[in-house]
Amino acid sequence: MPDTRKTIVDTARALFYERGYHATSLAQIQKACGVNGGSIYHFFKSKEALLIAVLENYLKQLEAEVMAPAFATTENPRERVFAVLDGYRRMLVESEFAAGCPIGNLALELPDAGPEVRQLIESNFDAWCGFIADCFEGAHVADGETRARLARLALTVMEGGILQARGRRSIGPFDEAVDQFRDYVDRVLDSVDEVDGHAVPSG
Amino acid sequence: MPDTRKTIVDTARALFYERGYHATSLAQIQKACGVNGGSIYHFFKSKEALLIAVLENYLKQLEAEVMAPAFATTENPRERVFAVLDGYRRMLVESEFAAGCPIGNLALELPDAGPEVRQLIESNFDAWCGFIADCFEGAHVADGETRARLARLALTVMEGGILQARGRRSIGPFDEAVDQFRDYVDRVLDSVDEVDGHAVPSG
DNA sequence: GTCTATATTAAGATAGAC
DNA sequence: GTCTATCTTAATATAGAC
Repeated sequence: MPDTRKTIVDTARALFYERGYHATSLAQIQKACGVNGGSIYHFFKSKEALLIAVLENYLKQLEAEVMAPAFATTENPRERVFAVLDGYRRMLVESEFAAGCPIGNLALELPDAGPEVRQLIESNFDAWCGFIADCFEGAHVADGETRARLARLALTVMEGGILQARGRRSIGPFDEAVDQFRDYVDRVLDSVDEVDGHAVPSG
Repeated sequence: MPDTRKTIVDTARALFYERGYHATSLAQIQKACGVNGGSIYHFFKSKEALLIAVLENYLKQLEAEVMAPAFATTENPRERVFAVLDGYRRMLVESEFAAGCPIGNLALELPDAGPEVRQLIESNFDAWCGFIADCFEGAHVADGETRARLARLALTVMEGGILQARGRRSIGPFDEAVDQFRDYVDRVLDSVDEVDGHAVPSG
């Protein structure tokens, strides 16, 4: 039994990812699916409804598709963070800088999206940061706020690195950004007070 | 003498900035300009040609519009970097997160743009980083590579912070990212070997 | 549930009068 | 150099046969 709905969501996901939301037409999605008619409207009432399904799919698949493969490469919690970042690096390189972070792309491309879309973008960011923060917990960062801040910085650096890499069509800026993040993590965690586990910096 | 060409470029610049390139039609630009006909084609042979003019305008105006106002707020070279970042913060807040970094938006939205567009995006990034690197020179960072790396990190953090702020419709992530960058700059510059001016970290 | 056909709207782009 | 009018294409979306 071919699950057409799933095929449509997967195809739309891939095309939105590589070309952007506005630049992808429903006709292109249909063609890539093999379905020839206005069949998308049997499952989704609008292009935005399809986008919402795609964002729900990202959220649901985040652990299995992004985190689990990265975590499988190392047991070291701190290194798991960098393994996740390396996954995005690989996608950048393999796609020749077409594919960066799907959620980041949409966050910038759809500044006036509806509330459902915005909420799902935020939920995807939150979930991503949650997994990364858990890695820092495994790395014995006792303070929850410090873990959360480092996780959000990981996202900041990743998105900024991807943006520059895509703008320059070079992986250099991404690698440099990750190196700088690693340097910062080392400095912060080295300055953690071992007694109560609180980081020294205030900011 | 009304300079229609300039009006068109300025208007297109503003609309591309707030709505994105694909989401802005030439009809909208014409309407916002007050010019009613297909007059844009008298000056530009295509929408992409207009985009190129906009990117050239950004490059030309970078110093006057972005750097000079920020630099006017303080003589302290290190603080000038943060004054520049604060300028983007203001635009984010005043536009209610519609307007982030115009170049960053285009870098993500136009992954398969023509060579002229890509080159101009890169030139804008380079020019921006050049001004910021010069600030670090004024802050007595003797090593040119360290200055360049910090400048690119400033861009990374700014773009990543803007992206999250827009995704979440909150200035919090941007402020946090700037705080973390300040913390990193403090740590790096404090660890600089005062004798030869080389930073300690390898990365 | 999938197809063909089409409605509707809007996009980028052009022609030609003035 | 600016206008009206229009061409062409392609977008989202719908209707209705099968």
